[in-house]
Amino acid sequence: MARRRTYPQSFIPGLEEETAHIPLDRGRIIQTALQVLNEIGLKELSMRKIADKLQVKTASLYYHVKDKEQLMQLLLDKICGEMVWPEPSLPWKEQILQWGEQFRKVVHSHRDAVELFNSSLAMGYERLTQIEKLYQLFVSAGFADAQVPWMASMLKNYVLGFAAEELRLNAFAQQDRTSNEEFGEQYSRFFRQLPKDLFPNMIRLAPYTTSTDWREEFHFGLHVLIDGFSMRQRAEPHRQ
Amino acid sequence: MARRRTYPQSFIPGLEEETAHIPLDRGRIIQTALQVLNEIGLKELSMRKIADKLQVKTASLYYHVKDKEQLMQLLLDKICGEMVWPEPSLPWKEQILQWGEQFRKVVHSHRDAVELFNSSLAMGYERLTQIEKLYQLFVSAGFADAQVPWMASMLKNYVLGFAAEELRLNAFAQQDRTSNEEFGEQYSRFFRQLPKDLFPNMIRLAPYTTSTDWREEFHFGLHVLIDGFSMRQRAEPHRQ
DNA sequence: AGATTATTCTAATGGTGTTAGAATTTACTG
DNA sequence: CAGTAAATTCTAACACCATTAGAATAATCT
Repeated sequence: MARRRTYPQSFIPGLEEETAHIPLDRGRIIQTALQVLNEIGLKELSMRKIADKLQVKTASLYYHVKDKEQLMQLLLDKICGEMVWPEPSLPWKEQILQWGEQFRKVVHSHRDAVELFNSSLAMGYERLTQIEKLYQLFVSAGFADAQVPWMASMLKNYVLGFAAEELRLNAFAQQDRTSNEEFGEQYSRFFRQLPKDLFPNMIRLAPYTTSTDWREEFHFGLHVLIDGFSMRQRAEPHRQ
Repeated sequence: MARRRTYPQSFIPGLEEETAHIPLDRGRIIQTALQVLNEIGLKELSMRKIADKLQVKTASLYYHVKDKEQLMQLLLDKICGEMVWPEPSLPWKEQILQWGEQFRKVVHSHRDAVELFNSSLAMGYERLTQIEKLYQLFVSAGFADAQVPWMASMLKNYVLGFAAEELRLNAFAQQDRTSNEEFGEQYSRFFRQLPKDLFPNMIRLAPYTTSTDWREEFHFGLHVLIDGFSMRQRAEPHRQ
C-alpha cells in the first residue's frame, strides 16, 4: 500500500520505480554482506563497505544488527543453511564420506568461510541443525553416546582444518609474483634452498607437498577417520 | 664500551644505570609482544600497546619489523621453539601420543596461540623444524612417502582444532555473567530450551558436551588417528 | 491532520596499522 | 678530541575502522 521512500534520488520518470530505495532489514544486510565477502575477503570486509553497497550510511546497519560480531554469526548461519545432507539409508561410512564432501563444498563456496567457522561457537539455528544431523548419523551407526560428540567434533574439525590449509596455500600462491603462472616452481624452490642436513625429510618429500591432489588427500583423511571410528563401534547399526 | 642512551630520564644518581633505556631489537620486541599477548589476548594486541610497554613510540617498532603480520610470524616461531620432542627410540604410537600432548601443551601455554597458528603458512625456522621431526617420525614408522605429509598435516590439524574448541568454550564461559561461578548450569540450560522435536540428539547428549573431560576426549581422538594410520602402514618400522 | 513510532542520517569519539621526514643518538674517522 | 656518517627513534600525519548519541526524516496509526 504505502509507497517506499524515493528520497535523495534525482527524479527520472519511469526509472523512479526501479531506483527507489527499498528499506533495510537483516536479510538484505546479510545477503549483501555475503556478496561483499566473496568479493574482497574477510580481512577487508567492513561495515562501511557493506553499507556502501547498500547505498546507506554505516550507522544504519546498527539498527538491524547489534555488532559486527553478530553479523558475522548471522553470515555463518546463512552459509550453514546451504548444507546438503547425505541420504540416511546409506551405510554410515558412505554417509560420512558424503557429509565430508558436502561440508567441504559449502566451506569452499564462500570466501574465508573457514575463518568464520573458527571465530565463534555454534549457536545459530542452521549450525545447530548441522550438528544434530551429524549426531544422528553416529547414533544410528551404533556408537556409544559418550563418543558421539567427540567423533562429530573430530570430523567437523578435520574438514575445517583441511580447508583452511587449502586456502592458506591458495592465498599464498596468488599474493605472490605475477598471479599464479608458475607457482609450484617457486614453492618447491623454497624447499630446495633449505639446509639439507637440517631438513632432509622436508626436502625429500617436497614433491608430495608442493603439488598435491587435494581431493585425493581429502579422501585419504576421511578414510583414516572412518577406520579409526569403526574400531570403536560397539554394536550393529540399528536402522530406525 | 659505549654507554647506552640515558635520554629523557630524570637524573637520579645510582638509579641511572637501572632505568637507562636499553636499545630496541627484534628479540626484545618479540619477548614483550608475547608478554602483552598473554595479558590481553590477540584481539586486543596492537603495535601501540607493545610500544607502550617498551616505553617507546609506535613507529620505532617498524625499524626492526616490517609489519604486524611479520611480527606475528616471529611470535609464532618463538612459541614453536618451546616444543619438546618425544624420544625417537619409543614405539611410533607412543611417540605420536607424546607429540600430541606436547604440542597441545605448547598451544595452551600462550594465549590465543591457536589463532596465531591458523593465520599463516609455516615458514619460520622453528616451525619448519617441528614439521621435519614429525615427518621423520612417520618415515621411521614405515609409512609410504606420499602419505607422510598427509598424516602429519592431519595430526597437526587435530591438535589445533581441538585446542581451538577448548579455548572457544573457555572464552564463552568467562565472557558471560559473573565470571564462571556456575557455567555448566547455564550452558546446559541452553540445550534444554531447544525444541525437543528438532534437536533430540543434541538434548539427549547434552550431558556429554556440557561437561567433558578434555584430556580424555583429546586422547580418544589421538587413538582414533593412530588406529586409522596403523592400517596404512606398509612395512615394519626400520629403526635407524 | 496530528501524533507516535520506526528508521536513517549527521557528526563525533577513540581506536587501529603504517609512513615520510625531522631529530637525535651512536659509531666511526682523521 | 672534533666532525662526519650511519643507525635509530621520534613527531606528525594519513586513512582506515567499529560504535554511539542524538537530530532528522519517513512510515504508520488514531
